[in-house]
Formats: sequence, C-alpha cells, structure tokens
Amino acid sequence: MTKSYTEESMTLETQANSKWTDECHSSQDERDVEKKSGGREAMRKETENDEEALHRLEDEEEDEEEEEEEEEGDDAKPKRRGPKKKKMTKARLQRFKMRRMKANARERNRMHGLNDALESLRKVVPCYSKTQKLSKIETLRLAKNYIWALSEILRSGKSPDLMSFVQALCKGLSQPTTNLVAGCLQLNPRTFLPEQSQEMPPHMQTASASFSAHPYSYQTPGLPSPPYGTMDSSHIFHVKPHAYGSALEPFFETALTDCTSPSFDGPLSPLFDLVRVMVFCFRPCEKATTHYMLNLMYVFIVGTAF
DNA sequence: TAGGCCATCTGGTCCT
DNA sequence: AGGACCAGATGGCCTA
Repeated sequence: MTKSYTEESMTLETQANSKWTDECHSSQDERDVEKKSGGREAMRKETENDEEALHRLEDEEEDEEEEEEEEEGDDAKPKRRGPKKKKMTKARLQRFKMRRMKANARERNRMHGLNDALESLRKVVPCYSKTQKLSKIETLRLAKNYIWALSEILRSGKSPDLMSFVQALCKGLSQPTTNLVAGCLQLNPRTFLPEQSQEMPPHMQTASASFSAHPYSYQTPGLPSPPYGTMDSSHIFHVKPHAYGSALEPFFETALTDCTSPSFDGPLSPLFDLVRVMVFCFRPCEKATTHYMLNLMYVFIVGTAF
C-alpha cells in the first residue's frame, strides 16, 4: 500500500500514516505467523484482541487530548493565517490509528456479514456440501444460473427434464463445480456438459429461450472428484405454487420502492408476474449494494424453489 | 511451484 | 465528521 507513494509527494501526515501502515504490516506479519498455527480460530481471537486494543487506545487518547490542549494553551506565539498544515502530533497520530482500527473493524464486520449472506446463498443453491464448499464466485454463478432456470420455469409454466435443467445450471461454471453439481444430483457430467464458453443470454430479454435450445458438444476430461455433498433434488426445479403470492410480496414491494425502476402497469398475477418482478429487481438500481443483491438472490430462490 | 481462493488492510467516494 | 461501500493491494493457505 505505502509502496505506491513517492517520497516527494509525501506530506508530513502521509509520512506518519505510512509509518503507521508499516507498523500495521509488521504487526500483521506477527499475526500471520499466529494464523499459520491457529487458523480461523486465531483470526477471530485476533479480532477480539484488536478490539481490546482499540478500547485501550481510546482511553489513552483521552489523556493525550488533554495534554495537547494544555500545550496549545501554553503557546503564546501569534497564530498564522491561512490553511493550517496540521502537525502530526502524538495525539493526532493516536487519533489516526484509532480511526483506522475502527474502520478496519467495521470493514471486517461488513465482510463477515457479506460472507454470511453468501453462505446462506450457498445453502439454497442446488449443490450444498459442508465438506466441499463452493467458492464465492462459483456460488454466485450457480445462483445466477439457478435463478435463470427457475425464472424460465415460471415463465413457461412447464417443468423441464432433469438433464436440460442441469445443463442450464452448469453454464459457465468451472469443471470442478460442474462435477460437483453433477455429483450432487447423481449424474455423470459427461452426459450433459454444455459449451462452457457460451455466455448465457440476458434471460429476461429472451423470452424464447428454453432449456433444450442450446447446442451441447463439450466433452469433459474428468469425472467428479469426491467428496460430494448430497442434495435432495426434489425441490430444485419444482417451483412453489403461487410463489409470489404471499411470502415475497412485502419484500418485492419494498425492493421495488427502493429501486429506481420503472413502475408496473397492470395487475400482478402470482407466478408469471414473479418473473416480471424479478426483471425489475435485478435491474441495476442505484442503491443495490452487494449485500442487497445477495439477499435478493437468496429470497428469490427460497421463495421460488423451497 | 504456480494459480486459485480468501481475509484483511487501506484510501477513495458518497451519503447522512 | 463518521459510517457504508467499494476496489486494489498484499500475503497466507491449499492443491494440482
């Protein structure tokens, strides 16, 4: 981080900051040594230690503040006009450190929240395994495919055959994930693998898209590698009757009000209009954060398939 | 050992 | 001013 700074452009403050970040990194190094031995447990512990340190720092800072005020009071020199170039006093440095620690703690918590949301999503996509977790990116891809597939079912009102459904699910997924999905559904990936390179069309724009419409010629080089998770596939492509009817209505109403999407015209009928609602919800809206989108995907899947 | 994945730190931007 | 969110950087762990 600090390596990108040129020495010339460093102000007094940034010098102090970089000193701090260097300190951070050295302490980070020490902590990383701990991590090697203790793993995730150590990470959590270390977070707690950080928080303790933060409280200590807060206490210290209060004392420093008083000292600083005293210093200023003693200084009888005439004050310069114009923008002050703030000196990096001990107290300022302490404050900066504390701000940084607080921000880091918040960011950690935010990322943990994001990971929790992703974990929830992992559990509702059709390939959940405690032993072999999907990566973040693969979870998102699979969720996207799953939502697309469910939307197609809602749109057409017909259940596809399992093979077509799995083909749709595995579009764009990596080989290991494809194998995993196949394993979960007790299928041989050789029998259904689609062309991996073909990007899925914007599903809501192509109303004519259907599960069996894609040409599949991809040959998989390998078989799935254990251990697989198990998956009760009974629900995965059977949408809930009247999915939109009760449970999701409040959520989507909120989502639609929050988003800057065009308004609907005409009455909402349960199933078909769920698709329309999703079109609106999945449009990029100004305030759609990552967390928001993850929750939206989760709610759609749970509301539609479970 | 390279590459994928991940957690964390950091500074910037926007919003309240 | 402070918080939320984001993207870039960095370094560790794991696996093929």
